[in-house]
Amino acid sequence: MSDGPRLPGVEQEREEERIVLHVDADCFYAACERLREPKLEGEPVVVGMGYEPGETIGAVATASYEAREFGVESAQAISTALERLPRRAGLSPDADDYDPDLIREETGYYRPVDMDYYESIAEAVQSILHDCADVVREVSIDEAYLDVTERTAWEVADGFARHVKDRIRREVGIVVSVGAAPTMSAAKIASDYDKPDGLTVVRPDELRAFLAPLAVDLLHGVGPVTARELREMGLETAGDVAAADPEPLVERFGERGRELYDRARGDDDRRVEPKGDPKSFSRESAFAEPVSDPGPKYEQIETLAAAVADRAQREGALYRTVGIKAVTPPYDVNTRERSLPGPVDDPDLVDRITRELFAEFETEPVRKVGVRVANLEFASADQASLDGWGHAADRPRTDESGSELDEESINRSSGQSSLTDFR
DNA sequence: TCTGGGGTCCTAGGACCC
DNA sequence: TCTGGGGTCCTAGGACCC
Repeated sequence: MSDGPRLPGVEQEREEERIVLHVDADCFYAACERLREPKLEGEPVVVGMGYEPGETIGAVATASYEAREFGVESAQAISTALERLPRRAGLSPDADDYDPDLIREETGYYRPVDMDYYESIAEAVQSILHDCADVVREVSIDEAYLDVTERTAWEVADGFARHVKDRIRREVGIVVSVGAAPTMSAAKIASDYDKPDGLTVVRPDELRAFLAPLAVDLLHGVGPVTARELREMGLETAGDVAAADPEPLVERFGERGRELYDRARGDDDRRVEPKGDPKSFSRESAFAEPVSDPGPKYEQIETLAAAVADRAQREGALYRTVGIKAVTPPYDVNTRERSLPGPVDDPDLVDRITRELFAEFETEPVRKVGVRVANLEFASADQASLDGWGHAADRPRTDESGSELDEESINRSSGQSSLTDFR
């Protein structure tokens, strides 16, 4: 690789070129539903979160391409989706929602999210990915980066990517889009480039030219807010950003500005690394409409607190911070959190702290509540338990860690005295 | 776009310490 | 006592991603 002059501090890290694949399943949830219900093939399919069959609440998690034709989009309210694409009427004339007047071609299938099932499909895909690469980073249930530098070469990278795609389709029945590039950020953009069923290879010498014409909001980390501000600065494309003076970007966006500039120029020295331990666990749930009555809100908080504590316990995690979220109309997100002097695994404590934190919103109208634990520590004598080999029994018990916490220090940290009563 | 759920990372101010 | 500078932790909020 390049043997040019090196900055003193940079040492050998002028890394040799990597070959990174980004693999992204197309409409993953909808594809899973088709897997177990083949009649959905070729039909508009909408998978809804917080959605129950027959209801109109919840939001679109995934819409198949056929459904998108009708204007159904991800994150849309189910009620809106239903206006644009009515539910396929009952299959039999005696079904509740049977409507002979609905034209089949203008209706779609609605299904609730079934995470357990999708996980099982994702595992099958992931095992193929691990088979095809030395390092795999799973970003989400349907997306992963692969470092395949040792498995292929640029001259044959498209064949290699094709092989990965074909295996997943043949062995699992899922269609993925693949991008290959010398950096993670470019591979990500490449996989998106010609979805669905895409395959885009960006060789090192093509990188800058590939990025240049892309709209700024295609860059990872640029959402609606940043895109607007960039346009206000006269920067429409990645090429504009790459050619710009980085100083104003850094001034305006801080560290992110520098990153933005680098990514737009194809500079990204992040290596593909396996995902580490999670940083937080949370659960939240929305009410059908804003609730003022304290009863249902506390009830919901209690349920969520128990679920979060249980999750932490199952995953062998201790937490040192407990927090709540209350979304008040029109859509104000309020968060409150409290840190403890030391890590605990104590569902009762989570319950009490969340109630205390929520008291502030007791009588306010609230449309959504959430519970979160953070500052996680994993009982990790064997950090080799990356793959879920951790033994729940080895986890420090509440009693042990709890006994180290004298009440005074808890009260000090919480700024409250009422906690004493609970311990 | 009037709004679901589970995450990550960054920023900024204040407390506190030396 | 009107007052330095640096570091770390905590909390709240915001942008973003899937």
